[in-house]
Amino acid sequence: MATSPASEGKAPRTPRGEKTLRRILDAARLEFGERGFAESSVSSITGRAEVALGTFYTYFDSKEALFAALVSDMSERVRIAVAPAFDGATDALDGERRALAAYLGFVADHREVYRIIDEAEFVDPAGFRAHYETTATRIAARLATGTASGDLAAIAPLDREVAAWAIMGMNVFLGLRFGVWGREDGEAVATSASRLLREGLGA
Amino acid sequence: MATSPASEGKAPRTPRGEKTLRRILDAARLEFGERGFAESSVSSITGRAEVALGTFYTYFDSKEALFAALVSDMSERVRIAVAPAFDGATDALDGERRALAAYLGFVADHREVYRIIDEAEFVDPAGFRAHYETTATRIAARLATGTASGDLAAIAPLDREVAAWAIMGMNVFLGLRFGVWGREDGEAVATSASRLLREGLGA
DNA sequence: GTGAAAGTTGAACCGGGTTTCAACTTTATT
DNA sequence: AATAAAGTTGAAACCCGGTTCAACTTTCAC
Repeated sequence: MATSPASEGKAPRTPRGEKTLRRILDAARLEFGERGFAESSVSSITGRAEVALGTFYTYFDSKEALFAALVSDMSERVRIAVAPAFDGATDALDGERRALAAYLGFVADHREVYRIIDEAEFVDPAGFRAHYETTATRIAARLATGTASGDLAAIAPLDREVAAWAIMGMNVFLGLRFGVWGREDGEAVATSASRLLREGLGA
Repeated sequence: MATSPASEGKAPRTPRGEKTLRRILDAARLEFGERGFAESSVSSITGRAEVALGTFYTYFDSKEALFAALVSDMSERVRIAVAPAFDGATDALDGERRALAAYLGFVADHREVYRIIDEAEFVDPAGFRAHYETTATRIAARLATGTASGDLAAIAPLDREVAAWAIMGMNVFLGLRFGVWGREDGEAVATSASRLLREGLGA
């Protein structure tokens, strides 16, 4: 199995090849992010990367394979960008608040990543699903920990999964509205969402 | 302005034309829903609709124009499917619960609609944005009413918008997980999400 | 019933984008 | 230094699907 983002059996074997692969990946991220999958041509990507058209096929089997590699990469980037946010959280919900703030900041700085993951629903459905299922699982695990530590009210298994997907959906849409489309203060948005999550909307 | 889904100046003028237009629209909804925009060809759509290829262009300027017409149509369908759910609600949050349950049922029965709206992010960005902004506005208005009637705690304007987008994102992701991908009991999911919304997750 | 308007047809045009490949250059290995 | 392995190149083969259009059929209006 490929530990490199390149297609099966196409991993670079020298530093030179590695650099070229990275150039293609970077160009593709920007190109897909700006123009979307359909509008991005392999030649526009290799053009941006300043490599020849044919070079592309030394590393990837197809345009779709490149996109799929990117999705898995972007999924990882989001995780890595958000993970440190939990440090220093005062309780489980404070951790979620910090995570959301970090996510909003990341999305504002990297709209391409948001778009690529979204477009994966149609270009790389398996990658898309994997991204959200693992993310939801991670959130659910945090909720379980929070319950165990007494930060959160006890919740049944279905409720936990519902809560995890609800939080994830909330975060993604706030990311769209306040990260991709607008640039309002992420901290304020996260604080607001966090209060909702902690206390609910009931009178 | 087109009151018909057809492109500007291409509205059918006879019952026959209306029927043909409807056949194309129905076929397109299914085709786009099953295969996505890129995989659906105009000829696969006209084939399914059992009309000739050329007929398509009597009603639409392009494949994109058809998709855009569909998006606006689907946006309306969702609204219409969910609207009656509010009848008989005991309070504002109970209304949201019923709305979510109705939405989950609708999505389970019409995955195509969900997919088309999602894909609009890339095929018809303006339609996509319009759909979510008007939906968020509608939710925010309900929250305002709920606050006025004492069902909901008082909330600042930013908080209201954040809450609206949070609820919408929650609903959409629960729709994906429990409507498009799985078929768990929508009522149970809605009840669970509703409790979260009312009481929060705090200990 | 008749002429005009509306609607239908599908072959062919057309452009663009993916992918291949054989010649070539650079880097690694001995 | 010599040979092999890895990497690069871009022209061209190949495919495919969107769009056009002129001939034709059906429906409408009077």
